[in-house]
Amino acid sequence: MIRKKSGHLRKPAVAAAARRSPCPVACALDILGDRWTLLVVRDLILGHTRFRDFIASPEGIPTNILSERLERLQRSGIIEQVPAQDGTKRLAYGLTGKGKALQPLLVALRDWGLEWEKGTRVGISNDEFRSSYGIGK
Amino acid sequence: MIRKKSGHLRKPAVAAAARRSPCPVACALDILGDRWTLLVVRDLILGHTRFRDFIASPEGIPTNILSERLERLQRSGIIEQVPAQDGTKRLAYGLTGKGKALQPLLVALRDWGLEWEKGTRVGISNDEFRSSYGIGK
DNA sequence: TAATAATACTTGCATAATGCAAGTAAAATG
DNA sequence: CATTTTACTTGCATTATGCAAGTATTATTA
Repeated sequence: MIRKKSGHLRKPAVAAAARRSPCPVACALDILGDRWTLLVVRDLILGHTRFRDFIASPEGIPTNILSERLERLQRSGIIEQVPAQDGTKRLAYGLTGKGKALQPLLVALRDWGLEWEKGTRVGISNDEFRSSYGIGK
Repeated sequence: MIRKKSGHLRKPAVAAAARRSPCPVACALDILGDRWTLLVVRDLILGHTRFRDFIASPEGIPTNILSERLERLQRSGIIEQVPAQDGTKRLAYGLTGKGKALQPLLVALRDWGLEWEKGTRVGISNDEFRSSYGIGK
């Protein structure tokens, strides 16, 4: 809903006309700027695709939050729902081109976190992490 | 406050013991994961230092939010308060080394936004933007 | 020197988002 | 066919957001 004061939005806008700013950083944050969204993208980059996979990550995302974030990421064209690859009728999620383009952002976040947040570590080696991100091919 | 379920935090943790995850991305998002914090860092990178400067950015950040974010960024060691450089008794803000290390993240956000959020643009040329970021020196 | 303006916040409050816990429904499994 | 698993939805208490107005200090102007 657009509020009275220019630029103030309660729901992140998609259309340019409803944007709080012409700045690409601000517009990116309207989609990505919360504690959970980029973690869902991280898990997809790491190869996880199923609702149960996201829940199993160490942060313990609440299921109503996960559901809401998956819905928003789909509406933003960053992920898509696809048939699960295990022969069942279940659905899985995948990154679109727009979503895969978030890799440099995740790498920068991870690198900053490793350097400046003591005690943090990735679950896999840096080489494996980079390999799964398609870096250094 | 640490909640009952493991990993659920209402206030972003600083100490490792209170983290929701060992993942550097998750820990970085505990500090940076909202719509306003990285915009404050953007403005500092662009050379703005004063409270009135942040307010003047196109997004129109509410003053209570700005105040709160500046306080949190200081507590996280990302920015510091310094005397204003205009000979008055007013104070200004500056990035620490930890804060300056966020440049690659801002560049990745901006580049993603420019590519995938149609109609967004930076206020200055890419060369000027990169120059002010110290990239390509 | 006093009045006015600018700056840097704080406060009150309504609304929205978050997140816990429990629940539901469909699909899968044994 | 019964049970389990998976993918959500719902209710509600708490927290965060953000508008508008206000306060206090500092700077500027007349």
